Amino acid sequence: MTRRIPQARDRGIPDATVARLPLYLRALNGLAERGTPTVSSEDLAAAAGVNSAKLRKDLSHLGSYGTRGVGYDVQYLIYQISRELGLTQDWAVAIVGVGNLGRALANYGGFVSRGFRIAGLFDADPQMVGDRIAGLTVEHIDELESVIKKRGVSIVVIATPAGAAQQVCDRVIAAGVTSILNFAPVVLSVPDGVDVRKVDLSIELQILAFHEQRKADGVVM
Amino acid sequence: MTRRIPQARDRGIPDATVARLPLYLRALNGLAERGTPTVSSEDLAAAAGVNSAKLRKDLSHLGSYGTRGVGYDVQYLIYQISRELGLTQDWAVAIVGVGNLGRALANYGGFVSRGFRIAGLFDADPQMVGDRIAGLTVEHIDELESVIKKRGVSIVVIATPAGAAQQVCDRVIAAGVTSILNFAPVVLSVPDGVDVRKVDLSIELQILAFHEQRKADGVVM
DNA sequence: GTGCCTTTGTGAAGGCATGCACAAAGTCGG
DNA sequence: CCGACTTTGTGCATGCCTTCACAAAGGCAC
Repeated sequence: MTRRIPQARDRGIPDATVARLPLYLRALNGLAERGTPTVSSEDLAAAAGVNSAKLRKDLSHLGSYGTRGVGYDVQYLIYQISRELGLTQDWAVAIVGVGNLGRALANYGGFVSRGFRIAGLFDADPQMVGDRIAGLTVEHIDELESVIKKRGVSIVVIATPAGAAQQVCDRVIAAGVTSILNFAPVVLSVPDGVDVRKVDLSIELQILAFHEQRKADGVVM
Repeated sequence: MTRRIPQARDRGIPDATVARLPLYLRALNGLAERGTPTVSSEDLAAAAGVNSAKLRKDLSHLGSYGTRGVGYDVQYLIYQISRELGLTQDWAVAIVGVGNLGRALANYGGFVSRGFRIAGLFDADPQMVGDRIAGLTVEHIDELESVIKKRGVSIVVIATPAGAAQQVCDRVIAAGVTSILNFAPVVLSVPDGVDVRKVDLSIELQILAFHEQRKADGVVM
């Protein structure tokens, strides 16, 4: 039943490379829209905002898909990167917590754009349940486990208040989910084998403030 | 303009460390709320989800604020990290683009919580102008430069559609802003001396999809 | 004051990522 | 068919980050 035998190179893709592949993919899609047939590593790197040697090394982890003297075929590279990232299949995503952020995420076009389909919206507040957002009806958190299993949800976005995040996390893991995108400002503790990615708006601002302060200190006086 | 030369004043705090300081700060605030007077590197590291040696090395970049045999004074360490991050002063933040995401950001409590004050909301759509969000009135994008200067805005959050982001970026930089938090799915090009941090929701999902796919492939069937 | 116990701060080693520089490989005009 | 040119793929050196392991430092009991 194995659809694809994992090659040695599959296991070896560095995290830093994986994190950049979506960037390349976006740049490639821009080129494809303009009808560009091929692109050099130099040009693609510029479009993605990285060093061209880094881009070539990143792509070399996927295979040897370039043509020396010419560059990379845009459509073919889009396909290869999409396949590597798993975007050729359909991913069912559930969003837990439909406050301001959850609603914004549900309406965010970038989610649906490639392979990601929002399969459920949940909230603990009975006032929210039944609301229609982005074409879906908000369901009560009690339905979480049954909906995850019924609709084959494999990725869960947590957009709840901090206090509820760990509990939601535990429940979705118990229901079989192993990929979580966490917007709540807490460190989630999860067992091995579960991937958590965190987006923390206030941390980003604090990092900016540090550099801003340093600029001010260095210039003045 | 040399940004990476360690000096006596600039203690050369590594970027990786800076990125974790807000994490420690959050963990410390949790401890402070529970009245904990001191904490060991072991416990604080566990609360922040990092290795304890890493935490000690991170904190050692700020100075020698621990007491051997005891640990760190929670309140004192909160103060020192806050000061280092520049959170003891008030930062005026403007949000450009009040679509779903911009509105959610404006209402997000985490922004205001520490030193960050939303000083302006902007949109290009005349329909939006005049709306009141989170206690502020949405202003037209034409006012951008004058408001930035008048209210001393030093950090700008870009939450516009992709197509408008670079133009907004250029304008705020021309108005003197050197710190930008970008939510638009584009690579912003900026001159030296300007810091851009990027939050990209769809990229995070794609990274999760990659790992999720690999987990599925790896299972022996 | 003394000795034991805890915990910090850091030297050193190992691993990973980055970017340079170039040989190999392929295209294209004639 | 050939030679000049372009661009990839990668060996290598460098530097940053992480982690281990431990000596030094301080508190505490008596």
